[in-house]
Amino acid sequence: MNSWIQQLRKGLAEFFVLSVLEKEDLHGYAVLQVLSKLETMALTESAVYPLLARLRNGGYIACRSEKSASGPPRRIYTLTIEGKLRLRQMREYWAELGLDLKRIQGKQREKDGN
Amino acid sequence: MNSWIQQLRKGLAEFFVLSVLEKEDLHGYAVLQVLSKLETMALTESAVYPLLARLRNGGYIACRSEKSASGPPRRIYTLTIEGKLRLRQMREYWAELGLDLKRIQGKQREKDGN
DNA sequence: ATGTAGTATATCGCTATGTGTAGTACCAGT
DNA sequence: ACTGGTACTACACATAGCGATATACTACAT
Repeated sequence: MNSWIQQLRKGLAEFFVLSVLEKEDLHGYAVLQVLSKLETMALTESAVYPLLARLRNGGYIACRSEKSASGPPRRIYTLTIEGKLRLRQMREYWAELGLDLKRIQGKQREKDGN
Repeated sequence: MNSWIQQLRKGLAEFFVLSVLEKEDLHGYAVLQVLSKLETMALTESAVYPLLARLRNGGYIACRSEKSASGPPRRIYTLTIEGKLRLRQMREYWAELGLDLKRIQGKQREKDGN
């Protein structure tokens, strides 16, 4: 089960991070804390930071540096136009996925032949 | 986007295959055909067959051989008790995932800064 | 000044898994 | 014999989460 969840997070992590950043501009450590409060998507640093770097390289988020009073400087990330588009596409895919899942679950083993 | 979908399938594939097998006992090739009709989860042979082997090694599905009139003998797979349990756990996790997703999307950026 | 703790980011090796490609084998129709 | 559909297997490759580790800045206690 644990391994399944780990595999499921591949890809889902991106969806969640973009969703979090849509709501609010945040730095990596803050994203980490938001996600760690969720039962289902408690990612670790070694997932979040590389993911943010990938999203940035892909042009889906932009970042600015900001000094912190409580530690080293932060990198605040914001969704770009492309990031918003991507997030919209992800939501569409997600909705389709739910439909397809219901589609194959829908015709449950009935008492008819087939 | 395509790469994202590929990553998303890691883990999701298992969920879909178990769901298909819950509905009906099927052989690998038939599972492949069912999934290939879905927009979102059109897996290839090189994903489905190893996945079935893994699920079988894990004790989540059992298989029996059956002669086919249209080709080589088939391996018909059935969900075991453990498989059904796992599927139930997956559904719970899936539901939780949906809630968590709504949770972080819920407090959307209000109509302030925009 | 040294140590500890929390904040903040980055990197390495490991592992699991979907994909592309190719191969094997069985059957039917031409 | 050839072609095409059925049914399954195997291998190299790329992706990405995870544990462990490293670095560095700040604050506070010893």
